[in-house]
Amino acid sequence: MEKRKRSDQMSDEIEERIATGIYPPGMRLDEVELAASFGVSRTPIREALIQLSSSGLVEIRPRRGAIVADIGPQQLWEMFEVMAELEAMCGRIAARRISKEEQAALVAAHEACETAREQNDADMYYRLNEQFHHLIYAASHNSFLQAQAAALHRRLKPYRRLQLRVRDRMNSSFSEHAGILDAILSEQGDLAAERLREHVVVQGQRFADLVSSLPRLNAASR
Amino acid sequence: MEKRKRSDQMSDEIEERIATGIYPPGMRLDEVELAASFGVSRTPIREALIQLSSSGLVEIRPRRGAIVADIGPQQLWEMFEVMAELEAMCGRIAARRISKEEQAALVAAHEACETAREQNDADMYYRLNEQFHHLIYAASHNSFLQAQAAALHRRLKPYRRLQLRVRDRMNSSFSEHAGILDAILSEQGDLAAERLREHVVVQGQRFADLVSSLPRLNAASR
DNA sequence: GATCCTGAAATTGTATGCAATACTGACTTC
DNA sequence: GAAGTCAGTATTGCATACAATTTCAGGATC
Repeated sequence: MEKRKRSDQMSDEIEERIATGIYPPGMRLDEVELAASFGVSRTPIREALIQLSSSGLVEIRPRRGAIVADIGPQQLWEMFEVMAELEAMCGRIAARRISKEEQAALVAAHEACETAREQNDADMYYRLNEQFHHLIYAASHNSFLQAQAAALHRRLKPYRRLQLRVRDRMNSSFSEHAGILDAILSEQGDLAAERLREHVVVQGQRFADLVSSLPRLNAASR
Repeated sequence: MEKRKRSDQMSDEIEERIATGIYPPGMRLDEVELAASFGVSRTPIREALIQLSSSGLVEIRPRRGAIVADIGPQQLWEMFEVMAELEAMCGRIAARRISKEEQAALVAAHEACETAREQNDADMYYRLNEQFHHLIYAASHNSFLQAQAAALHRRLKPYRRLQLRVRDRMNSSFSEHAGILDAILSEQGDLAAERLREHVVVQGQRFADLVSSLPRLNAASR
């Protein structure tokens, strides 16, 4: 029945809490406290923290405990720069390799986004936007690239959350999606890449600006 | 004095043994055996395996133990496709941002490669080649990109090892390096990107071919 | 001979105990 | 009053013990 191990469940749960801001960047993650709250021993918690540390969501400072990764605007921008390139790559390849079924799915996802936009439902748009992008990753037919893009996407989630409802972002995002979709469907790989890169860079710029205007939790964590 | 934890040392050591082929792809990694051979308990070994699993070098199948990742030619090619893009990105940005000091270091590394080539020292060339590429990563001045490129480079190490001495590879590699260096120094980012991409893709093609001609250890590991 | 039990042995996953290091805060010294 | 010192406490890192699951050998059945 249940095949996964507890440490993996703990990892997912902690990641979820980081992504949703329950555990905000800079927060200390106490092993005993977490263990108690999840009703398990420290071992699976430790293993989960190690996993999250490898994926970058958590920072483990030897003998000094773990904290939720708190990255500055500089590194955030660097990560978006890479994200933009990965997505551009996905788009360029996807334009060549996408199947009819995947085209249909992508169009459907885009139209679903339109619905969310019309209803001005930011949460829904957020989820559907995610789906749209993941479909492009998958359409690259490079499972490793897909995994890398998805991993970095997840890594950036705690920060995306911050500007879910920036004014008018949905509209501009949606029209950018239209351009991207068009380029992919017409097999213009380089154009799709360029538009995706721009789409992500714009987001990244916004996020980095936002974060730099925010106070950091653990300013003196060295 | 010693600030690192044992599990990190174990991780490094096991990674090294994987990279050098002491633990070949597909090999089973028994926790008690490893613990005994390193003179530690299972705990740090398990933590090390989890880390290596996150970076992809090791595959942990729940309740069924860990094995050295054994990827097929298909995924190997996918990984090189991504590696090519990451390196291209490094090169494109590096051409814009490289400092005078970094230019000098890169030229020096290239010249060192030339020496190794003249002496036909494949091992030395291998190391210096690595250094050359890492200098380009660093010159991108995007520490996250640098880390990602380095991580994937490491991930591919066990396979690079396989064709260290392919006939005449040193010469063609070296002349490709010359073209890359030239493009970077003359600030032609797109050209540098294109040449780096090609440089890596050629390698990837060779590796994938080589691996596909090799017998796999754990062909029936499902 | 192949397939299906079945139970012991082996191996992983989790909990707990102990040792080593880092943190805290009162006290001392200047 | 600020900085340094030195116990005492808290927390992490590692070892060990136990539980849960898988693996595998040896028969039984067809």
